[in-house]
Amino acid sequence: MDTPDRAAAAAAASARAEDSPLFSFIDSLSPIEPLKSAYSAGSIQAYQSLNITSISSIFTSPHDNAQKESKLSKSSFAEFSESEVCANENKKNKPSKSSNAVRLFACTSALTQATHKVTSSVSEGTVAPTEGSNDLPQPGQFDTGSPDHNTTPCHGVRSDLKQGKCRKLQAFQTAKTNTSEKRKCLFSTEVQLLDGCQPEKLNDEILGCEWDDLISATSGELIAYDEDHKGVQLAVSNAESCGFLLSKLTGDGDISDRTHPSSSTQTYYRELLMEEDQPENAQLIPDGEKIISSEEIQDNLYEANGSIPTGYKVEIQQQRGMRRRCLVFEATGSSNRIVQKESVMDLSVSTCKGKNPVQNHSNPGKTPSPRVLRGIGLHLNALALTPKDKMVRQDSIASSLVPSSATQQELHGKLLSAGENFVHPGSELLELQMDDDCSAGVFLGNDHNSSQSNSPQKKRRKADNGDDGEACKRCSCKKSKCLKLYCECFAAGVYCSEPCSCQGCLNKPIHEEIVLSTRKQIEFRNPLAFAPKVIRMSDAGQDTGEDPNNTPASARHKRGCNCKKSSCLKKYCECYQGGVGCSSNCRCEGCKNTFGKRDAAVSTEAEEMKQGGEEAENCGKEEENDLQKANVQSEDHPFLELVPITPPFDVSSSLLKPPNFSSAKPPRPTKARTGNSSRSSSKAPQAVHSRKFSKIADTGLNEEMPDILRDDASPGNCVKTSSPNGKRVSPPHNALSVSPSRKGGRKLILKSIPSFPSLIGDTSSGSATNNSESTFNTTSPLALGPS
DNA sequence: GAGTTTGAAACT
DNA sequence: CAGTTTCAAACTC
Repeated sequence: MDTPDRAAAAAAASARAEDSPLFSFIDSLSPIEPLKSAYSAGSIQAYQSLNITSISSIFTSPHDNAQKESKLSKSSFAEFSESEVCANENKKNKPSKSSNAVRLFACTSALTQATHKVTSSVSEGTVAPTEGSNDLPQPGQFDTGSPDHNTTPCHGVRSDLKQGKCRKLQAFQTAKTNTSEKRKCLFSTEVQLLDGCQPEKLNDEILGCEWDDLISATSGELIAYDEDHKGVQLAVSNAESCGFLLSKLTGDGDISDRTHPSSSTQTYYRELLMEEDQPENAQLIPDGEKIISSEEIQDNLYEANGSIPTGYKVEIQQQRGMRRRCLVFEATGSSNRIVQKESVMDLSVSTCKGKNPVQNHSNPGKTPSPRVLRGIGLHLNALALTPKDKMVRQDSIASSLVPSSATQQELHGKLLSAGENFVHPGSELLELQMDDDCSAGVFLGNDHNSSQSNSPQKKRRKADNGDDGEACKRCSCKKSKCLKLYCECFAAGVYCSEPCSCQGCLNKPIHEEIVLSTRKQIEFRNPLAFAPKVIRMSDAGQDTGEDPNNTPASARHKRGCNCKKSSCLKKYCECYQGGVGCSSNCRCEGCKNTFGKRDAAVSTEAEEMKQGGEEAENCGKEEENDLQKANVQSEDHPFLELVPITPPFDVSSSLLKPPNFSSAKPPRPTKARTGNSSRSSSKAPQAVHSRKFSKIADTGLNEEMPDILRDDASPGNCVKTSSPNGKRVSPPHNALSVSPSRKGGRKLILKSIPSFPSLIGDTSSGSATNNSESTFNTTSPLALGPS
């Protein structure tokens, strides 16, 4: 009897309790919302399950999560966004913990703030993210999760797109619900910021521009950055979840997104905006709100919306703009901001295009660069290897990363957790990412990778050849998980990236801790494990062996090779590979090393060893390696003198100068054998440069160079070299990289790079507690170095 | 592209 | 520390 009454009462009570207000609100909303909420909830769950990172991040910030879930489940994102956005604008600062949605909005707020600030410095962008938007970092992590850096970019894009979709959905729902107020709130922020002038335009333009930027950024810097930071995971997961939902709702395909994200996408979008946008705009907005059209175009690309009413589209676009802004902001604050300004001014898509190029330049074809950057993160060596462009990017990135240590730590924690999660095979996302990462992003990579070569071997060979590859070789590890010296990437202190064909790769930003810990172990076992095997000054002819004169051979193999059958005439021989002559350290049999036979080397080495030892002591352990190398070089000197070094001076000098490398050790000690063994040893790297220069000088090109070199060689160098980063590595690389001939040097240099030192230093100084930091630092230093 | 060779790295 | 195994690059076909 009572039961029915109770049941009814309970039902009523529950209904009331749940949300008299909320419930009514929901009712007011179109039926779709329930779906939406359902999706959101479902998506969240699924997404959590799927995306480890996101989960981790969520967990990291329980508050946020709780908020998110509650908010999401309860109300549409619109509400949430409203409150958040408004609050953000007012407060501007929000805890990094904010939920995904919060983050997204926070991003928008940050963007708006950025617009106010006008300054486009990347640092700001980075800072903002730390406060309110961790979005950037997260995606990166995710991406990192994906073995292939390439994939990461894709992920980033996806996330963005997805987020955009999500927002669209939200907007769409909101529109249906007629929650104009909410919209206003969301947009109001933008409008206020922008001047309230045709927010749509702004959004559109911004979006368009940002989109381009995003794309570029995603392909390049952003993604890398994100990965490095590791914060983004949540955002990504959210984005994906949203995207998933959206895809279901709209039935659109992510494919478009994926396809376009590639470098070409920017242009593609631009074109689309130019052409397609207008017509759509005309429909949507009679006035020349072409900007909107651009968004639509994007929408079309992403979603192929036809389902969404124009009105809705407009709103959606705005929201997208929000996201995009975030992304853009993150990616490149300056460009974005500029774009915004322009857009505010009056901008047409064209303007956006014009500006985008800047970012585009960085990104465009260089999906690989991001990878490099990531790799760099780990080691200075990577930086050294990386081209100048990369260097710069890194710097910017680094700066961005630097901003909030706290956030980094958090990120770290997230990463760690994420990494663990990642390992878990549970989520599809993970698998995909993993695949991408390890296997060269077959999946995502298609777009990004397509441009680049796909076959790892080819890549590797290319790298070997020296063209691009110098910077990084690509491994194809199968069993080592890229956590052993077998892995060239790992040995070089670089994260595995697209070109790698490795399997089960753990040498990724996501697994940064693992990588670092493994490294430490290896270093503990063998302090010189990551030290440059060979100090290479000039690679010139090594492989080619074309010009004996060019043989760089300045450096010698530290450990020495143990060749028996190769007679030190093949790449099997590290000495030969490094383009250096065999030294007394070598235990090779039948040495025929064209760069210098062991017998000859032995005597000199002994001397140099002594000298080197002294210098090493002076300069530091790290330098020891260099010293040895220097010693080796001394032996080589004859060659050097004989052979003019081709590498252009300017280039080398410029390379050397780069901030990161400033102190970098010059890989090759120029020291003349005669001379100052001690000096040479300390400065080996510089010596190398000096050598080349000296050679050049000898040739008559520069007289000054020698002096400079000498100066470099001077103790001052030692001090510099002592610098944790072991810049020495980078400089040489630069020089080397510049010179086409030098192939072998690359790897060697990388290895030699003291990046490890930094790590070691970190570890030593930072102990376990700082592991995350240390890792970060290590990474950051590379990037940070410039800062 | 698959298989072999080679020597370093890792392991015992 | 030496010997053995494992591994991935280098090389060959």
